[in-house]
Amino acid sequence: MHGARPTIGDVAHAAGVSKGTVSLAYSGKRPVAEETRRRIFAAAETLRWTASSSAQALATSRTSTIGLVIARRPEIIATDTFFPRFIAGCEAVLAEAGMGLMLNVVADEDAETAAYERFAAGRVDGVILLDVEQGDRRPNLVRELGLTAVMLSAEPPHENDPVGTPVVYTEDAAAVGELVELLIEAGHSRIAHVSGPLRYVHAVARRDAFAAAMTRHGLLPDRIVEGDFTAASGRDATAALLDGDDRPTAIVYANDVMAIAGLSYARSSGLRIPEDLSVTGFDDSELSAHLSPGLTSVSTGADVRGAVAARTLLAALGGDARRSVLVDGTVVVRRGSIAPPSRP
Amino acid sequence: MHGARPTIGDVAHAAGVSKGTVSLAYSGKRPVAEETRRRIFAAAETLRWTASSSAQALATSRTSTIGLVIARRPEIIATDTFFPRFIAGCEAVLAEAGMGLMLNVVADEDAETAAYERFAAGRVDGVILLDVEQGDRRPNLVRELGLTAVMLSAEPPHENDPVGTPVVYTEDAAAVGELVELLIEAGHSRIAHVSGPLRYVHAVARRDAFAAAMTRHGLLPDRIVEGDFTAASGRDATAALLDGDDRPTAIVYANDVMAIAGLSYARSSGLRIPEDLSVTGFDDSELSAHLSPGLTSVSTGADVRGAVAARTLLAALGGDARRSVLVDGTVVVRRGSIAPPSRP
DNA sequence: CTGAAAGCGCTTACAG
DNA sequence: CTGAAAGCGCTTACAG
Repeated sequence: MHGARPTIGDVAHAAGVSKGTVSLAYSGKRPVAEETRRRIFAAAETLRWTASSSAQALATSRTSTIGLVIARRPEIIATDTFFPRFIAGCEAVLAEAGMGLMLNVVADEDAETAAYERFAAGRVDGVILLDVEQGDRRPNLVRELGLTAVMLSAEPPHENDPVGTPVVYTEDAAAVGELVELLIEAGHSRIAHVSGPLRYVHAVARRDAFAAAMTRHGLLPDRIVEGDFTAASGRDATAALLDGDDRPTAIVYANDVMAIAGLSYARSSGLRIPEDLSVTGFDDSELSAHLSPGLTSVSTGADVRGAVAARTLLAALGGDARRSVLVDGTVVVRRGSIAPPSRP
Repeated sequence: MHGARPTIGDVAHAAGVSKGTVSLAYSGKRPVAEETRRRIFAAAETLRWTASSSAQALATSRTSTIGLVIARRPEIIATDTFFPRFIAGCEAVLAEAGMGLMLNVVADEDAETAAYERFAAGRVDGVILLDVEQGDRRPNLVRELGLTAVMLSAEPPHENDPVGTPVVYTEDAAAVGELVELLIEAGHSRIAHVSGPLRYVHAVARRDAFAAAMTRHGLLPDRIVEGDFTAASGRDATAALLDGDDRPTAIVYANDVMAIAGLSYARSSGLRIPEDLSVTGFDDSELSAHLSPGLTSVSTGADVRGAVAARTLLAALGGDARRSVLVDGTVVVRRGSIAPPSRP
């Protein structure tokens, strides 16, 4: 039954045409008589033929696949709901375009470099760069390797960003500002922030937005602690924040998991949520929506970002490279985790 | 700078040998004089040559990549921490073997079929089948397509399972039994179960194990409600369970997310955890470990399963197909979410 | 609108 | 131990 897959030659033979014509009938790169194309399609169907990707790749030097390397520790990948949603979003547009997605999760920088090198050895046409850092080395790395790339960001591109790599970005700053706004309106002034790892541009963007919003209202942004997106760090940061006697009445977390762990810790140490402590998350995970009370969070449209990133990369591969594209899906989702402070 | 990647011909020329010898020096399929191989490697290094995957794939009819299609709704993929950990585990062994991982997330059965067909068109050598269902159609589908496969399960293979597809399995039953045991020892008798979608073999395995353990202790397993692994279903199932007046004093959930949502709901309706309601999860997510109190759960070693599944598939591709392999990493992790019932 | 042929960059019998 | 050549299954100028 399996074994000997049919080749384009078999189809050509069965349809009584040349291999070139079969190819053309499928690619549509040049007209084929209607009657001929029907015969070809019929033959292909009965033989159950589909073109071999490797042969196509070799002939066209296009692999029809794009690559994604994820360079976070496994606990974090598992904990952060961003990746799977982002990937699902990518897939939706890739599948439609007949493209594949090659994934690589790596533990350190050497493995990361190796991954891009493998990608460049004819495995993928382009890559999406996630978790961009200040002065990130990857745009240059992948350019040298001859890979087309797009990168994700949480803010518009700077002038000194490497040119040539389109940036797909959200504007997280406005949403974080709105969160702080909401808290201040409710009567809070001692508001803390638990950030993500500050080597990431997106974590810095959110922290800076937090600080800016506080300052704008004459408040000192002096309660900031750096987390790493894990539940463990959320709990520890919360413990540290709640330890002093001038403790915050509200905490803005850089993701939902840290917020949930923090909220749970606060509760177990006797605080009521939201009466004694208001909290907000970021990323709007499914769990947050179904907690009681629900967690006020920021929906960043991870799947939409995946879709836009994929579309932008496909466009770049097609020669249509734009400088940057804004994904306009960042919106604050209000739920029950904010209340006026009990002891303002 | 980029453009014209060097070919094996360039290396051969630079090293003063034939292309065949370069190939052999790298594959080691036949001896090459030490001095010759040194020249070849040196030439390859200065030219920065690595073999083109597409050319290799065409010549050997091996793609050196394996495929994974995930057929769950995006919210569930995002919510369940199993997938990312499983994938990370796969990657660790694949990277070492120089293999790639091609991912596909699909929305319905047609898209799933299409995904396997694309895979079979020379994109991957083999696939790992997840979320196996009763009488699953995929083992036959992929066999017809000529793909080597392994499938994951939560119990040993049955006699009437399709032969030829190696099964990589855990024994979830024992762990679920132990959970029920723990609860009974603590004094519970009104114990409920919130299962996963019962079309999955693993969900049925866990539910049956729950029922068996209850029966073993002379208790009626009559409080079972089917969830779908989302937080929403965990909350709803919990609400239904807690609604009656003969409500359970303990709930065994089929995953952590449902447990966390359920626990949150119970708390908000006035119950103390664990005093008024004991709960257990499944899968041991990072969040569960850092909640307060921590959630008693079952660690199933998702990453280890990924690694074993990948290794088993590589072996099968190498012609070494075994019937089944047990992954022996399922262990109950006790945390603070179990206590004696307050009103036994 | 269609065919014959070269070429993509490897691997692998076949000779020596 | 090494070389020359065929072949993997496509695509794409080049002719007609």
